[in-house]
Amino acid sequence: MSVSATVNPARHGQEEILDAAAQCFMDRGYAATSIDDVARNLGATKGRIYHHYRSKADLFFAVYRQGMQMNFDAIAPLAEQKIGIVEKLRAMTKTHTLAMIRTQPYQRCVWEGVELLLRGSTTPQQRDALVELHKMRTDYANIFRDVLEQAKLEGIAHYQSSSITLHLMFMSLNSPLFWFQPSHGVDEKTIDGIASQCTVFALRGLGLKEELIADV
Amino acid sequence: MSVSATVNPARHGQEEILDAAAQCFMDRGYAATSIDDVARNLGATKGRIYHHYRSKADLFFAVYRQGMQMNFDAIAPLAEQKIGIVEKLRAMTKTHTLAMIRTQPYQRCVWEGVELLLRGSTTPQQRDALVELHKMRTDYANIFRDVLEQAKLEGIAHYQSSSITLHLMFMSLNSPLFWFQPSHGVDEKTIDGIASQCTVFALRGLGLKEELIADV
DNA sequence: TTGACAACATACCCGGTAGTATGTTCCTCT
DNA sequence: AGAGGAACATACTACCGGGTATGTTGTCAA
Repeated sequence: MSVSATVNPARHGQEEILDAAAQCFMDRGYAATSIDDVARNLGATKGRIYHHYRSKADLFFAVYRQGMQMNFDAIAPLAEQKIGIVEKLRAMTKTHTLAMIRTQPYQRCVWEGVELLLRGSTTPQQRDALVELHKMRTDYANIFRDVLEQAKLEGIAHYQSSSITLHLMFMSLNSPLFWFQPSHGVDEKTIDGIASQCTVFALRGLGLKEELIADV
Repeated sequence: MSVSATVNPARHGQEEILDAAAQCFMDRGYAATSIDDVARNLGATKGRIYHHYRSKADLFFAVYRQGMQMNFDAIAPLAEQKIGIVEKLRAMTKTHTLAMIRTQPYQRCVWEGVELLLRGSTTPQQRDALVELHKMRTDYANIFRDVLEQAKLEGIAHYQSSSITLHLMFMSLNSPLFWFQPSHGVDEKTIDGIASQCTVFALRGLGLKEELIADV
């Protein structure tokens, strides 16, 4: 009791920091974001952030991890469901895209995290952390890869390279990350419409027949 | 004569700098790239760069502009051709994707330039330059937009929002920018195969019938 | 009551980087 | 020949930002 009572506010404090950090990292990018920026965004000072995270990189990695966790939480229940492969593919792609829109700042950090790994300019320790996080991302992508290959086996999807197609699919589904700017009065209907168009585009790209796409 | 004889080597020097800068900006991103990095990549020092460009931002903008110029040069002849809308769409998308792969470092700078504009963290003068460059990019995109809308009118393409669809199409065609790493022995056949898969994915996404896509 | 610790804020250090000011070399034109 | 300038290199400054060391306040347990 005393534990959860003390841990919960702490958790709340942490998440508040993560939210602010994700927002700043999205707004200016990792390199161009200073810890003071994040602190200002919080109405606090460096002290608060460095009390919870050992370095700027650590903070960034925490945002990355949180973003991936959100994705797993959204997709896992669908992936386990015993339903037709087409329905599963539609549900997963649409859900993923909605998650991208709803947790945009975190997902932008995931994106930049992947890029940070590709460009190798980090310390060995940071690299280790990034590699582990990247494994999370790969595991997540592989959930989709399995479904894709199953769909190909069943003659529903048509493509050459699994890797390239996976990239293409995610690029389409993730694209709102880069051009969608939530204005003040952004209602659920609009968001659903955007996610729908992205999903339709991706499913078509995968070679699904039009009648299998209709109502996403 | 004396003019071209003196200007040409100068131009050569400039392009060498642009190449190195584009490479560095791609490798580490704009903010994380120092002028010294670019100079080291050139086997030179800051002096050489600041002799030709007034600031880091100026250098970056020059790369951006050069990248867009390459795109226009590749697409313009196709856009003016009097051919069927399907053939035009196929030729333009494929050519664009090939350009992305072949001028990758420059195009990554174009991409980051767009992001730099969206996140507003620049001085007013830099912002003016970015806005002008962004107009170049918009003009370029509008060439495709016209073809897209024509294709929709003719019942060849099917989509809701022009803007969103344009984003989706470019995300697919541009995607090699982010996952393609040219290894030492990268032959033309491989590159063409990659561009082909991206183009097919995009054209399908636009709702083109399968028989109109076959041989891209 | 008090002391111990969490959760911050404040003040400071120091390395890296954009930009500048000043050489140095070579080339060209007269 | 030599004067002038283009094309760099060298040396320096000023500042920003990551990280740390230390102070302050509230809270809870004994």
